[in-house]
Amino acid sequence: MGIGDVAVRAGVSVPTVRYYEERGLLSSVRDGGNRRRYPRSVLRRLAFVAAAQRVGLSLEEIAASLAGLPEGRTPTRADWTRLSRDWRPRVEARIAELERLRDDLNGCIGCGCLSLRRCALYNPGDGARSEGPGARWVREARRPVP
Amino acid sequence: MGIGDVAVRAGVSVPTVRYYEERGLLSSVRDGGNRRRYPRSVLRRLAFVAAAQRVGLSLEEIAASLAGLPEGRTPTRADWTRLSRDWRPRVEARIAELERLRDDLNGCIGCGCLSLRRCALYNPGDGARSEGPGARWVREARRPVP
DNA sequence: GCTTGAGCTCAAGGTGACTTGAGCTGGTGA
DNA sequence: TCACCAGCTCAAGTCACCTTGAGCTCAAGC
Repeated sequence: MGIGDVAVRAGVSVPTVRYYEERGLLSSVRDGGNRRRYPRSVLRRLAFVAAAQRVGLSLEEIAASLAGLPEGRTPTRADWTRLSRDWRPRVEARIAELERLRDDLNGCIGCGCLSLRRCALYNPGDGARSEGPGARWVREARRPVP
Repeated sequence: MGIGDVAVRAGVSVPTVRYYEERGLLSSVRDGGNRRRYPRSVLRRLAFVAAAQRVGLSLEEIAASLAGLPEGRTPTRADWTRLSRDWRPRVEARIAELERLRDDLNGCIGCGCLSLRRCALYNPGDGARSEGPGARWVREARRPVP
């Protein structure tokens, strides 16, 4: 497929596809006129990238994850199955984290957050506050992942 | 409290506290030596900011959310209760989204993603792919409010 | 009274994830 | 043949979210 087709079908811009390739998330071969040609499997890679971003992974981590896929040949069912399986714990972890947050909020509704020391929101159980500055939830997704 | 205390206790850097104030997430009064002084309730605001970031909100949205809190007085139980309540649907939505993704991944493990057309990961049900380029999961978290 | 260190302001720098623009090329239909 | 459009490269710009640095002030401890 040409880069234009890929972009349209994956719902991203053409420069984004090039950018992803530059970042090592995708690879292509060139045709006679030096244009990029992608295998159809690039669409699944892009779907995976989009999904991974939704969970909060950085492109670098996504690239690392995708590096598990075969270089030369088109990924097989087994390749994707493995990737999906490796990946599920991260999603589960994110869900668990958010459920904790939701429960904390429920707790806040009950307690009105009058007690600084006891409030779950104020004193989250995950120790995020001690991990230094920054967009913590993203960072966390990235470490153990984001 | 002084800015240094606030930073340490909230687990962010001093410049970050100033930055947040500049962005309207926090407010302070100055003492004789022009130094910022914060009420204790700033800690809860910062906890809220951290939590909101974990759900994917931008600082601007968080500021908007926090704008619901009283200007002059220390927020009461009722103020925080209202905020928590307004906020829960967003967390729930994020959870639902991730659960959908998790189920899609489970589907992929089963199907091995052999069918491009039927694969849930490849053809997510939420229409995110048509929303244009970008960090979609974040954008989504920001749009409808989730 | 002098140093030390927390704070202040303002400007610039950095990162991640892209987008935009300029200038060039190559294949295709009229 | 010619126009045109898709692509190409490389450089720069953008946006959010901070961090770093320079140069200055103030107040508290020795």
